[in-house]
Amino acid sequence: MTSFTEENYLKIIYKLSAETDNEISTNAVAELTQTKAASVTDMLRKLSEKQLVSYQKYQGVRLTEKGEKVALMVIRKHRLWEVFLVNKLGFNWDEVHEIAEELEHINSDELVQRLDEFLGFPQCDPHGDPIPNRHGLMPELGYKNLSEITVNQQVVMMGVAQHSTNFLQYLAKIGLNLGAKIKIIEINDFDKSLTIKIGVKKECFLSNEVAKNVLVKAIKMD
Amino acid sequence: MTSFTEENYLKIIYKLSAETDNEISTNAVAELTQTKAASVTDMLRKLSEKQLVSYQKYQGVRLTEKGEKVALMVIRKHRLWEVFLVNKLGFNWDEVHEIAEELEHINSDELVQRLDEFLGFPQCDPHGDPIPNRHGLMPELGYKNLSEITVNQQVVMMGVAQHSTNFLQYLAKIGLNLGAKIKIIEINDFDKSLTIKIGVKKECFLSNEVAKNVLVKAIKMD
DNA sequence: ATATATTTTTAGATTAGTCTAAAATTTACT
DNA sequence: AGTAAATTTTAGACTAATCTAAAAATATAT
Ligand SMILES: [Mn+2]
Ligand SMILES: [Mn+2]
Ligand SMILES: [Mn+2]
Ligand SMILES: [Mn+2]
Repeated sequence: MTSFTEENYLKIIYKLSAETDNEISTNAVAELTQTKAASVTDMLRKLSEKQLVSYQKYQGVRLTEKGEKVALMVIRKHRLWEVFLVNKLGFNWDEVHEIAEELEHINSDELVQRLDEFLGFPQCDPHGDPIPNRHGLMPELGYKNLSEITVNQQVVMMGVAQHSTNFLQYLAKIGLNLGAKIKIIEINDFDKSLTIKIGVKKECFLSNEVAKNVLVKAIKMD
Repeated sequence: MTSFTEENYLKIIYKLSAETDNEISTNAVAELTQTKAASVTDMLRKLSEKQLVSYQKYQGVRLTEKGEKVALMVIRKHRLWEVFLVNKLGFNWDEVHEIAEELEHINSDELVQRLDEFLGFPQCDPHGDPIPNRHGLMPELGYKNLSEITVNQQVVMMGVAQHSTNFLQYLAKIGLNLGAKIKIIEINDFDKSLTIKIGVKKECFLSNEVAKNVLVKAIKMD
């Protein structure tokens, strides 16, 4: 069995692994777990003994297949609970992360399976993140960052690549909600900032920093 | 803040207190927490420092008002989650206790409030146990034990006073489900065992031990 | 009332997870 | 290559929750 704490470490190593092909450093893990490097070293040795990570001292860490499976199941639970909180209990999408952070450690395969069914087998969570299926397979949603879209293309907002309350509330303020239709009016060459049109009414200015964190889907022109 | 473990101790002391007006013994707590008396002593000193119980060594323990409030909120969460698992996810009533045992420690007033609303503010859980309201008030449901009912009285099964899987499956086997109409045909003077009629069809024999753990409501004759 | 049995507490140890400070290793920079 | 800086690991300590074994207190039974 994996403890609450071990699961959080595995999840964080998984997230860091998505951004690179290299081994993950002790310090990177320490930053996300909000602990000190010394604590991380202890835990990595422990996870290594349990065959959940491959780790040699001073050489960084990598998930084993077994460890990745555990991480994916925790992420699956996290995202399913987020869907529950937003779709069934009416929470706002910027209020659910902390609660899901606790719920993700509840231990019952039967529960997860039934919850998934109750929610209608959703493909992604309220932030647009894909939900691994019961086998740990992450669905390919094919979303792009708004920063990769070219001028005049029409897209629909599908999610975010960052979950901070700050960011989510900023999006709410400028009226950029899930499902919003977006058209790129102009791209500023110098700083890659954008002028976009949201729906039919609003024009709006976006920094590249924001655009990189907005996930969109191209509208099919058929 | 109260930890997972502290909450379990408080809940157990609450349950034991319901059966007596006296102080609760260290051993009684140890039995239900599945720990040793020495561990209980340590925890009681700690809970006492936090003003959650009143405790003097060798004299047993009692919840303070503050401790009772915490216990009631844990019980509230436990029972609400049980309702969710049965009514929304389709679990059987004998499958939900262990899962609720974990869910009851999730920490968010907002979550509990919204869950309560989502479930339609239920008065009792799938076992017929009353659900404390947000102020910690336990609704008076006025259910009686089947063992207290007199011959020829008509009653409806509303719950159970015991949650063991064994017991619940036995009830299922003899067809004694929530909402079943029961009529007492005969009471055996010697061992207080009962012959009852369930619904219109079945006659059935019940030991006093079973009858004591079946909760019923008298049918209004109007 | 005294001796015996039971219950409860203390003393000392263990495990998981964390910390600080110091030592070891790796990386980066002349 | 040689030194300085940064990273990582070890050593030793702490807290929460638990245990066993021994001591202390309470309850029970002659
Ligand atoms: Mn977590
Ligand atoms: Mn999410
Ligand atoms: Mn519990
Ligand atoms: Mn119950």
